[in-house]
Amino acid sequence: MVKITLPDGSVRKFNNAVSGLDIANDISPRLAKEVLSVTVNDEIWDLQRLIESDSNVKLHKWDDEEGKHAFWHSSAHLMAEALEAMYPGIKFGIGPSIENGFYYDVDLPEGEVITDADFGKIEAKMKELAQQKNDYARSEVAKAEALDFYTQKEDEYKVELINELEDGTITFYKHGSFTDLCKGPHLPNTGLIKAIKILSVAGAYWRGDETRKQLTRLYGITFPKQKMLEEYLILLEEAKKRDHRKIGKELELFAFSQRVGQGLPLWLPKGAQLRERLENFLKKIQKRYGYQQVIAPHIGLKDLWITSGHYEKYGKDSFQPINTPAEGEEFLLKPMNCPHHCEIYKAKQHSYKDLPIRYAEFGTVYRYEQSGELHGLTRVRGFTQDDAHIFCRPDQLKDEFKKVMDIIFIIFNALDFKDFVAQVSLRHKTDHSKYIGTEENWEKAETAILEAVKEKDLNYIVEYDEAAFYGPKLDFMVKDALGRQWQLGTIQVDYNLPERFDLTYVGSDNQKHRPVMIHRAPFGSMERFVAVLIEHTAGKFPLWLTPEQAVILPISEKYNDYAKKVLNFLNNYDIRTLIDDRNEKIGKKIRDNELKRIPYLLIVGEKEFENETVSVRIQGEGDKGSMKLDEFAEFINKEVKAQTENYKIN
RNA sequence: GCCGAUGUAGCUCAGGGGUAGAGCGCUUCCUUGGUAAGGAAGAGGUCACGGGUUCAAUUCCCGUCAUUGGCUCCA
Repeated sequence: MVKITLPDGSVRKFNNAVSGLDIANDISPRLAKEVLSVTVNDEIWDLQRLIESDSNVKLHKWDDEEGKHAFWHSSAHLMAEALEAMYPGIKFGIGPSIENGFYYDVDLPEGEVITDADFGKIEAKMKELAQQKNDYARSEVAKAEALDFYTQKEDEYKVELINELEDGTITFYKHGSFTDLCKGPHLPNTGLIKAIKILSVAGAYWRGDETRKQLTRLYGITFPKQKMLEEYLILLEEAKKRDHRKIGKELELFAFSQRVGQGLPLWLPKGAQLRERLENFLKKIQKRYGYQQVIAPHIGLKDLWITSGHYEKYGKDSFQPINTPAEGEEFLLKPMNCPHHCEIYKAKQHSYKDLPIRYAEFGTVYRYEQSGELHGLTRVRGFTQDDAHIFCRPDQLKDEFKKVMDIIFIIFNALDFKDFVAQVSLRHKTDHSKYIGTEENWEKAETAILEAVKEKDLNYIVEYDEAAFYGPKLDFMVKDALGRQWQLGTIQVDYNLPERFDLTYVGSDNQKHRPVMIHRAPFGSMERFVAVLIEHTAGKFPLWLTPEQAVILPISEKYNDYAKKVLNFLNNYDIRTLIDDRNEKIGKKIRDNELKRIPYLLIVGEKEFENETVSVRIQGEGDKGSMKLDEFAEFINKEVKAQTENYKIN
């Protein structure tokens, strides 16, 4: 007798051992058709594996992560089978399921290359094999046996993996002619895989280690229905339309030039306006929060970064020193603003009563990112951080940290960024060799961050080995159109730079004390933030950010006075206007290219002039009708200012 | 940096061993009072750059640069 307890608490009793599939069949035949994998006592199993003792069981369909996982993982095996048939002698690394689909890392036989031209053939082979409806058969094997199998196949990758496994825990899965080392779970048979698409091919280092052999990684995705694949591909196409590189070009926000150099963005007039509006928004908030603007040069003596410790860590991978006519004099383009701000702090003596001191600067920095890493505006070599450094007493740290979090929330709220991940980045759990500073200070810094996020009731994840080399941090990550995650806002606690720069303040005991430093950038960088903002809004920015929101169209000279009145009115609302003044010909239609993209349009014409109204139209939403100016004011307040109203800065 | 792909007019792209094409945009003129207007004419390209093969290269081959999908990295 086997007692199966389902998630809703209901219990089903069976006389003999049952499989997940049996249970599904027992519930309903339709469920049995849709079920893909099963969780048995917190372990995910194959559907056909027999459950011998009383268990808690949850069945997974396509809609569950666990169901998709089994589906895609099985698809990876199917792809491997196809590849083995097409490229005899191929060796296999690992082939997991991922968020959208799966991949397999393979070592192709000498001289073989897979390019996108081969995808069709691979898909066809996979389909052919899928249609054979081969069962995925699980078998437990002894370690020696497993090693023997792969030694014979001369697959050193699997041998390496098996060597790290414990005897008695090793399982093989076989379907058709293909056998793979795998802990499962898998689908009952390959026939469930109906729609197949190979997405891309890439190089990937074995075990993510740059010093080891680069394997060929083949990405693919599969579905139980052809229609689902079609929908997914349409979704991908839609996402590409929101790509900031495409929209940035179309809206004339930014550009790159080969002559200027890789990864060095040029902000076009409209992009500069957008950025300026974001900067002003933050400046207002910072002013309210007691920040002071400072300005520092773009270069500094090499010694500055030797002092900070950055030179030792990044020197050889940075833009190389700038020489001067003076013998031995070397400057570096600044890769960060902190050392300059430390020197600003040192420019005068500070009392404990003065702290915290908050220096803010939109500081442009230059980092020689690897060429293969550059990506639109999200990863560049010259970018502007909305940087600030807070120098405070140890007892002020947590409070200051929380205030910075508030600023980030104001921004995210104002821009409707709801879908972010807050990540606390700490040191590696055991290996602290790459971090500078004392154990005690790290301890204090990490504790302060963890306490702050708890007190703020923030939903966060903790990642180890992700801290900056000088301190732990709290990062805010947001996804782009294609689901890639980017770090935007960051808050970092630092006990090290104050030591290295010998920063002090005079305490109430008339002794010198060491301040604590917080590095923070709510946007992260203007470049990356604008990129993500574009993808979130698909280029339809909130009106208060839009470079040109309104157009007044005076139809002829004699109507201009009313147009002027409207213009003055708009100025009060800080709405930028673009005026179509080509009114020399009556009835000339607007054919300015600009108009296509202006999200917000006001029209003042004969009818409006006589009625003292404006016609309002919102791109994509259509006519809002004619309204009086006071109605319009109400409209603006509702539609335009709503987003910022709660965060009004005085 | 590594593995793959791509580079043709301002933009989106087609073409292809015999020195180039479309749509949109741009310029001029005509027509048109209303949200991506219609007509006519015109300008605009060392086919990314350098080398090789060839009678002949924008096309084939190699290299460089840039872009791009990943990997690694990310102060």
